[in-house]
Amino acid sequence: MLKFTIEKKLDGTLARAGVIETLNGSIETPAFVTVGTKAAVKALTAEQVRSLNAQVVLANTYHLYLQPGEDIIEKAGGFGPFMDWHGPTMTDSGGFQAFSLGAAFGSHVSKVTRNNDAPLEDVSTTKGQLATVTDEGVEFKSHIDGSKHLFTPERSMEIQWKLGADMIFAFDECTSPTAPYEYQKKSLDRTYEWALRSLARHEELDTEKKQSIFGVIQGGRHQDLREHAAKTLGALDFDGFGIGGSFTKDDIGNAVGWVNAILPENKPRHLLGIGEPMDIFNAVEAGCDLFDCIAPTRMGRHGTIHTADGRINIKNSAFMTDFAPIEQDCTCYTCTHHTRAYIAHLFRANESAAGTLASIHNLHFILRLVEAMRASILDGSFLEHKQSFIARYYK
RNA sequence: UCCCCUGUGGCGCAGCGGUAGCGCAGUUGCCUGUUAAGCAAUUGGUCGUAGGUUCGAAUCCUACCGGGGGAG
Repeated sequence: MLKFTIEKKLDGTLARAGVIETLNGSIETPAFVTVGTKAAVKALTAEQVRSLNAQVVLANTYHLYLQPGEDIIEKAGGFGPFMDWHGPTMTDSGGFQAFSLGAAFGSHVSKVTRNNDAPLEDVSTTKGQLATVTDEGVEFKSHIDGSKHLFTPERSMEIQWKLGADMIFAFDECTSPTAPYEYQKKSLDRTYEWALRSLARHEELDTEKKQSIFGVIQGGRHQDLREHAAKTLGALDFDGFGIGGSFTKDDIGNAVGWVNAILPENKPRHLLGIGEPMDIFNAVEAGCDLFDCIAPTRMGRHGTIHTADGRINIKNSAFMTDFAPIEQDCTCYTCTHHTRAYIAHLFRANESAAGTLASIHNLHFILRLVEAMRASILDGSFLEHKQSFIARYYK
């Protein structure tokens, strides 16, 4: 059950502001989705996530299936109540793990490539990866104990049904940016078949239509594949769409634009796993409504912190004697209570509060940034806002 | 007083005849649907001091200095 209302469209772009209504509350879009992979936002309590005015939390099917198992989550009433999060929720399908535990495992390949000249050879056949993909599904070796598990589209739907999120994703294959065109094409057909199977199984499970299901658009960085996926999946009875897979850093906006120009306008579009300021601006401009990303929390735990003047590494020696807040005018808990020197000390002393305080600030930064994008769509100043933010952040 | 062990970059250690490495710390960078409080790169020493043996010594010998232990 999901209702999506567009409040305002920005002339000359695909950007729009709207509201998604779920059984657990509404989401004002564009919105950043906070990631709580294992029914926990790393380093934070649910109360802290609430304090940040996060609107929606996303957990992962693969992780919760392995631990503690979907039956326990179901008994808890879903992963939201289990972790004391009572707002809107989403689960990812486990499809990303086909990539992260497959082709990308043990390598330095990430879903966003730096430039167009990146090597295109398939590097997926090396180094003991934990996932292999077939037409049937994805076979995983648990990263926890090495045991074998098969995920099919049907299985993913069954698990996600028990995890109980408001919005779920069809099972897809996230391809590597290093995969050749031919592989991307073949994979895209498979992801389409999996979308049909996901839809069919979900329909059987969710007879009262409590849960919304999003289809996932793949196609790598190839315009023809992206457009083909948008046409074919866009014609199916999904409640919304995820845009997944690999991109070129310079071209996320374009790739997303190809897709969003085709997808039905009245359904929400979620850009999967993207969370850097520039990327979000480009994606919003190109018509995306939702974004989830681990970047704010992971980078925070690793000492990289967002400021309006760009990223800083709080572990740098210069901050040891800097008794100003991370950002003078920031209203987050971290900035209103602590100095750069203190946070730098916590990192050096290996105190877990370091990751907590840094995560709070980074999440606050990104959540407020996307809120500001929404406000600027509503008042028509989006492009100017984007321009001035980027000029300062990336100077 | 005698005997034994020991002295290598900030700390903890390896090397035991052919011109020094490792871990941690330090410094810096990376991180985009979390295998990630992670990963990568990198700055520091001439091997307690002074002699000697040797073509060549951190590595062998002697003395001294510092640390630890034992016997009286």
